[in-house]
Amino acid sequence: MAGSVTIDDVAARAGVSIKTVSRVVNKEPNVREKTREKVQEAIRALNYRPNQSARGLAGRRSYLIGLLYDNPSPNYLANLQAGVLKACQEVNYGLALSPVSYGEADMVENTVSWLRQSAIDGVLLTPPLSDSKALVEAIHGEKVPMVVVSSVGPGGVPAVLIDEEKAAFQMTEHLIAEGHSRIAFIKGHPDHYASQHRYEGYKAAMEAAGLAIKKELIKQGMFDFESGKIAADELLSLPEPPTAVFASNDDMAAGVMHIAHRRKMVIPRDIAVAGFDDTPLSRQVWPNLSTVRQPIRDMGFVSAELLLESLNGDTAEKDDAETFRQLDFEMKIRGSSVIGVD
Amino acid sequence: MAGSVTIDDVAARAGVSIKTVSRVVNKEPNVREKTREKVQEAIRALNYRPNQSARGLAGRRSYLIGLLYDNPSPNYLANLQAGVLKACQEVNYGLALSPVSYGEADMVENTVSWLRQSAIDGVLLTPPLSDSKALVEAIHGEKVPMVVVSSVGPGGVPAVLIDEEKAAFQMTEHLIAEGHSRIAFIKGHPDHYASQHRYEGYKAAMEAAGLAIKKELIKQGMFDFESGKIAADELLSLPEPPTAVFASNDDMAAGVMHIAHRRKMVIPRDIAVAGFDDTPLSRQVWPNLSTVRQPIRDMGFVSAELLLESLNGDTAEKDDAETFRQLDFEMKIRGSSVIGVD
DNA sequence: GTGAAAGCGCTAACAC
DNA sequence: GTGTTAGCGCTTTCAC
Repeated sequence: MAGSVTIDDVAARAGVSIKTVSRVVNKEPNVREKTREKVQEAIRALNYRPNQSARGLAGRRSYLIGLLYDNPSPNYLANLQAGVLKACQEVNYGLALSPVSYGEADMVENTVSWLRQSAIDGVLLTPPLSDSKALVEAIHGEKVPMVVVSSVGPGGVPAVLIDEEKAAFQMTEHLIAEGHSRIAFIKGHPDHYASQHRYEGYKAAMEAAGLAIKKELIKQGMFDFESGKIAADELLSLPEPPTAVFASNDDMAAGVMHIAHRRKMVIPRDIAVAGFDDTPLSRQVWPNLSTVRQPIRDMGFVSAELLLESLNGDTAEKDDAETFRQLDFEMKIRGSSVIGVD
Repeated sequence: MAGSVTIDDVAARAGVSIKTVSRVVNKEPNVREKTREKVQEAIRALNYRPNQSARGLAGRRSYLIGLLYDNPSPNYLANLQAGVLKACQEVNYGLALSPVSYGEADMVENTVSWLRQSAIDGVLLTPPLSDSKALVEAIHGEKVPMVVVSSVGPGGVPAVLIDEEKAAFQMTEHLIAEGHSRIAFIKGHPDHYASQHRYEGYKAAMEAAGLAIKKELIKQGMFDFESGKIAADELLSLPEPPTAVFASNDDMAAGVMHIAHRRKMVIPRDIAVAGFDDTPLSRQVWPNLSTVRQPIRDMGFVSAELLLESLNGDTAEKDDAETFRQLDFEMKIRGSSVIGVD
């Protein structure tokens, strides 16, 4: 450990008690301005840094927030994490990662015990964990503040998300505008909030255009590449196959393109494809994939900020925390749905 | 944090002193096997987890290791991190993430101050940070133990890697065996250890087969998709273009495939392509990409294990820690280099 | 092979 | 406004 300047050294040099130093460090009230300056000068001179372990132990908090996730796409995790880290750095908090096995029998129990013992001050929940009522309620029961990302937790838990339905609506509209009417839809992992809402957006746009929603054109996927392939195989084997496929994320859309290529179909001439998320993959397949950009990194930043604020603000204001924070999405129209575009 | 199970609870239930519990938790010697089991049973029953703050305070360390990285591919980061986390969990260590801006003026200074402040017990360095002599030496100066991943740090710093050269040699051999002789090579980010060694492997295989290494067939890339596209464009515009391209990672190889598709070339008939890393992308492009599998997750696990061991072992044995740990790679031959394979 | 006692550096509660 | 006094839950030291 470092050359260990302690709070006592600072107090001695400033000629005050350690409690006063503590007050200054924690920006508490009831310190005369002049005293505060003296202490700050001593802190600077000694290059004092409070020991986090000691703070945590005495203060019964860890200065740590937790990020709970289950097997997300590497891209989602890396971006979200980058945003969260940035917010943490600003207020000297640490980030503790916790991979959770969604659906495992003792998921709730394990998570709660991890929360307790790591003394996490608050948690960020990502899908599909945020859609588990049991888990969210258990965390609530522990009185651990939380914020959910990309979904709405049950009951006024603050959430950070985009308007999934509107985004899916617009993408469907785009495909319709390109002249398609037999538009297939591949749903995402059934437990994700986003899956349901993207599907709603698709349905709404189809109805708005007076197009029928054909049951055989709706497939269940799992948000992964493989499930996109399987769905595409089924769709393209139909007696009357679709002319466009809207997959509810990029991985599945890439699976569709893979199958189309294998069948020697030309995209978008023989089949148009659209995805969701704007992952790097969407610019690495050929042709480039039309998709919806979700600002994952910003969502990480904002959700951590929200959580961190609630940790310092009075717990009293928790009730008006029916805080949905909706960030903007962006349509990315590319060559997989429009001829002649890259 | 309220109803926390403490070491006293465990000691009481197991009928031993807290010191004995501490010994078991920390895997120290001098505990009879039977006692150890009793304690472990109590730990399990109570679902006890040591309080990190208290451990840190009493033990004058943070029980935290740091992972330093600079803008890696999401896939690399997610996998490495998963492995590291697993190793940490086994010994109850925490993981602190630290994104570092490689090449920034005050990179070294910032990193050192972060190390001091967070009281990190040891660090894992990833490329290209591990190739910065200044950074490695500064960390050394702080007496913070470290392990480097996917490269060899200067001077006997323990490293975990694969035999990059041999892997590249074998892939080149494969392309030669497929009948190619005009084989282009796209080098990776010049500061990465892997780049140099993959290139060496390519050269060695070409020479071994009695093939000339044509300067115009060697391109500098940066390990990203875009640089692969640029290199491919140049290569395919050559009066006498290559019949095969070996890109030193999958992202660049995908860039090559993208350009080939755009030029209406058929892979592998008109041009064979090979990559390196076996990222998910390699199975999402069409045709599937021939590549080398690197066990990133295992590398994360092993390197963390190595670091963690060195934190507990006597610091005396540091000198014989000229520990290269070389893991196995695996050839993945797919449709991008062999006709008729998927 | 095991245990008792003494802190680690800080914050919280309450005095003054 | 400021100081005093107890711990927080663990590791360390040293005794047995």
